[in-house]
Amino acid sequence: MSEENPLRDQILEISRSMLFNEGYKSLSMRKIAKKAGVSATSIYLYFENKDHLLHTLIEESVEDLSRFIEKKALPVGSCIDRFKAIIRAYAEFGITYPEKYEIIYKVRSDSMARYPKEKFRKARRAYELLVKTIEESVEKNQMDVDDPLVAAYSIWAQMHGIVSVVLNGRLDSRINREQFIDDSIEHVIQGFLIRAAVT
Amino acid sequence: MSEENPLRDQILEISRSMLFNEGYKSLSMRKIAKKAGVSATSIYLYFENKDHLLHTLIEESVEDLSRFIEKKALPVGSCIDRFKAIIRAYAEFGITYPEKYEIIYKVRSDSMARYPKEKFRKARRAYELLVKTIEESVEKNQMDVDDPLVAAYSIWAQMHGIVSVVLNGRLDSRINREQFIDDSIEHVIQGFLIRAAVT
DNA sequence: TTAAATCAGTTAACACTGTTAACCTAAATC
DNA sequence: GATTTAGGTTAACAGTGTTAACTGATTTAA
Repeated sequence: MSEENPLRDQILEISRSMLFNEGYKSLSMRKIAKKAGVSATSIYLYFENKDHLLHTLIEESVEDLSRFIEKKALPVGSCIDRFKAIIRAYAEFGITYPEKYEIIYKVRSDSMARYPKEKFRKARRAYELLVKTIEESVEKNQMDVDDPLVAAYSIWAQMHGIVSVVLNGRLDSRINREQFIDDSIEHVIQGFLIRAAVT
Repeated sequence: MSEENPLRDQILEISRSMLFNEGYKSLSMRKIAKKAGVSATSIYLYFENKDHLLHTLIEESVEDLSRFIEKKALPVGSCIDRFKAIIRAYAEFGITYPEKYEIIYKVRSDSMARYPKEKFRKARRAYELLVKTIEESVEKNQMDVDDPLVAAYSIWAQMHGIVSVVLNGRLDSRINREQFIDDSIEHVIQGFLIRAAVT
């Protein structure tokens, strides 16, 4: 991951912390440079432009998220339990490492529009784990899903919605945070399990 | 809504279209002004600053979304059908009016962090309709929900996740868009309906 | 050993950004 | 007819991303 350069790493770390603490709009190359004790243009020795710097931050966070999910879910034997573990791990990562999670979605880089999928190349591993888990569950008649690919994307989207509402502090003040997360996870899971219709 | 000023309205419209067509980052007061055939500082006669201009755009879009949902769901008699209508209307609005929907979530204004909930004051109507519908369904034993308030928020979050994945073009190329939306809506709904456990 | 090349940074400058202060001018009001 | 107000203007400030040209040290090559 690290290209073996201390200044480059320092720039990334400073950017991460400034993004989280001061927000996206006030992040400037000059401020980063000043904090690193270096001239603004030095950043361009390691990153083509501001966009690429942000993009690097995003990729690192996505990689972290993937690793986190794999660590939590890969060892789980039962496919339904693994399914639940993936979903819970996703939420747990977002809540536990908001400064990393928020970078993935909050940072708006110009290059994003140009190669939007490239961004999630590294999320592929976790995504494919979810697809495979769903396929396995469907085979065992434990899940009610037409297309595992679609289902996996849908779950990912739903979970992102849930986590981001929490992180953005948009939760109704009457609503308890933990209860919201747990309930939501439960409902997302329930939406995919096999069911016997009540008539 | 409109404060009866043609230039003010024109500024809003130009901003909206520039936001959608050229993106958030390239939106500048000077460009807006140039397109309106007026000096940059004239914008400040109608909006305190760039943030307030963006904020106004957001509020208008949120109001539109609320009206859209009410129009589609209010006339529906059966509470379960109304529940489904609200969810479907949300998605339909996002897909049909992406330039309005995206403003709600994509525009990052500095004031957002300061009064994050204020932003959704006007969404309250649609939100409370959802809460009431869920409460009614729970009373009639047609829905499996602990806390309707929490459930409503959860649904809102999940739907946002789904719509934004579609609008951002982050959908896997192998996945059909309409199928994704329909399947996702169905799974979200299923997650809240009453179920008989399969053991 | 010395000359050339590369590395790691610098300064100065350009074209842009949001925003403020001061000014102007035509219309409305007293 | 004088004065206020509405609806703009221009000039300027401080900050932005980025480029080009430069510097000085270190490494490499002859």
